[in-house]
Amino acid sequence: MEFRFANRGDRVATIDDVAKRAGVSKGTVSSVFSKKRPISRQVTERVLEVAKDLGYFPNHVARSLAIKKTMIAGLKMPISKDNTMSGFEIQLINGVIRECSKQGYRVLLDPLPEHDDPTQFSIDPVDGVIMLNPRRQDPRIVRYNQMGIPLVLIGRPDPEDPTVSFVDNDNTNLTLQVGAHLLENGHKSVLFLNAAADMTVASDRQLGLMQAFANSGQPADRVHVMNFSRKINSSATEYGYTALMNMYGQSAFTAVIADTDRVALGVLRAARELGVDVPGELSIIALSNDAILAQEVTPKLTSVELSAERLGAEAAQILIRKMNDMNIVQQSIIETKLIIRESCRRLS
Amino acid sequence: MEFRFANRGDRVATIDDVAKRAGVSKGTVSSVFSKKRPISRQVTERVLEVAKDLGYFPNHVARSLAIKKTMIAGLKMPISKDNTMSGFEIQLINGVIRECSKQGYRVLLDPLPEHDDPTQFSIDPVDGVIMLNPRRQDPRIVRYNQMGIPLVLIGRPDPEDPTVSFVDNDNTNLTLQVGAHLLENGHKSVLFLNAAADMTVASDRQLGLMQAFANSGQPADRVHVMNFSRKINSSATEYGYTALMNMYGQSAFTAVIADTDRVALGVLRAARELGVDVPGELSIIALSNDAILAQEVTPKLTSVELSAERLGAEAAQILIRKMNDMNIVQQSIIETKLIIRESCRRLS
DNA sequence: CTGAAAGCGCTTACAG
DNA sequence: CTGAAAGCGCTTACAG
Repeated sequence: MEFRFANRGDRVATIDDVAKRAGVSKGTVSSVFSKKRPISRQVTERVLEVAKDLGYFPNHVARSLAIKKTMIAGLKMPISKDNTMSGFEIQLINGVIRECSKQGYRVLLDPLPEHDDPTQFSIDPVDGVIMLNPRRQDPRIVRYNQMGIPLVLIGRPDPEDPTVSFVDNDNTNLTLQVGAHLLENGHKSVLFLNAAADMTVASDRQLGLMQAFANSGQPADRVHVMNFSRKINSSATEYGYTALMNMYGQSAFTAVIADTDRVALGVLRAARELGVDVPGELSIIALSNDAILAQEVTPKLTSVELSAERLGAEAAQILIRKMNDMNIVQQSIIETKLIIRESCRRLS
Repeated sequence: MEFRFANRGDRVATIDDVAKRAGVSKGTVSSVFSKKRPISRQVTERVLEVAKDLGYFPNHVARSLAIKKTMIAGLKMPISKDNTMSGFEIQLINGVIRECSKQGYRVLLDPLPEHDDPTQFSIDPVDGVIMLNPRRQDPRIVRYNQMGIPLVLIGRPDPEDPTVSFVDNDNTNLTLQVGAHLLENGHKSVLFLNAAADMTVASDRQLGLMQAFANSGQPADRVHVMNFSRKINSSATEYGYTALMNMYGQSAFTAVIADTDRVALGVLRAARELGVDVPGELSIIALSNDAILAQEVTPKLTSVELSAERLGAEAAQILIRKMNDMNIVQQSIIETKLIIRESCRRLS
């Protein structure tokens, strides 16, 4: 009688209900679903039929507790209030999801802010986690270690630590090359619209660019660096727009390096309004996160491909390996590539 | 002795370890962390200290099993092989995440394909689910019902069902208005680059557009409809590009309705290559999913704002309500708005 | 304010 | 091929 209501939502059927109704043990029902041990044809059919009748589906949580595995990978990613996931983040997530689902893992997004109260420390039901934008001396790294949860960073740990796994671009080398390219093309002064100052990528990239100028004997003050600010700038495009509006004519740069394609879009708009021809009078190079976008604007953007998707996929692969063997440590650098299109031209 | 190794990853500390070491019961430790019943200051401190020593963190899975709640909302979203999450999907996810995390819920992405084998039906450890792009007669709807899991659709159920909750744009009305706008501006023939044919939005939108033409007494063959095809088209932009390349000159349309901004980008590029002036010779209206992008291209796109983020947020709100009271049913329509910019002009 | 014990819904040696 | 029972790590009436 009780069963009659099981699929009306009053009470969800459990393995016990199925076992009793089918006249077998719970272990047998379990085996029918998990296929971990062979069950006779007849019993299998009876169990499946009863299960269907009762609307029974195995409880994932109970199963996870028993086998001590959730088959879920956590993606720790702060969500900005201003709603904008960057193209970079999106591609990255895409890479993570693709790789995880290939291996049967689901992905849990946890954007919840970190809490200091230890009794509030958010523990996710995951077998491992991928963490974006680790902070300096990030306390979470040791915490995950204590919890026995495999961890892979996207972005390098600061300070360096040979025991933590991560994937990253070679950000210093990236801007070193961009800088070299600009210098080779006669640009001796550049405006760098960099990422937010508290990100490790921002300092790495600034370093590389300065290096390039130093290498070619240029004075350091030829590089004008600005940083995105969540407080001041309402969006990436607005950042690019405002920056060029304020700086053009103030400093004598002939090229702009934009942190993302969207920043570059803002720069382009400002240039249009100022009547500045790109790339005739001003060159632009974007540190790209959106390959399609870069090719569809006019002029097409010369940009650096960061391969966000590969970063995500690689992080997921390492994590999956690590979930099978906690002792694995792997640190990967994903190549970047400068793609010449139309927005950057030799200074004549 | 055993404890000495607890934070070395050999074995993770449990509530039992803490209870024994602190000389209290498990119930007490539980209460210290959950704060569900008052525990004396001294005991609380001792427990917390021992917990810290042992590197103890409550096990989320065990807790979920006991309280029969995971505080996780599932987002059922097929991931396309070609890696492209559309701007629409991204904003939608953003809305879902924002609203869920406000209420302390995490979000589980489940892009795993549906399996027919009942023993393989993927059950997620979630308290409720938001499902994108429900199919016709979607069997999952009754399945979630059987499992006693609250469900909210994004997109309308087909056939209509007053017992299922969903949020959607009014897609028919949307294209009705776009059509009316074009007709008012003298466009008597239009190329509609619609979404994939198997999506309910595609049929709804086609309906609305035909309606608009019918209302103004135009023959139906003035509307040329194409559908995106995952097999043929490699990307949204490529779809727009190829479509215009193939159709321009073949049929006598003076306006294009593009399914997304990215499709519109492709159309713009094709127009450029064909030497067709937009909006001088050809008007374009995008069913927008990326407000920023629409404003940054040249000419700025006249587009329909779909408010993907609001769709996501609204779905999440309904789901959260529903998780507290299974009996709640709510069906919401999110307004769309035609935003006039530069890419569509009156035919002279 | 605290403890002992049953219960959440599974899995898995062990035994046959 | 199948069953009985212990165990996964929590929570929560119930009793004091």
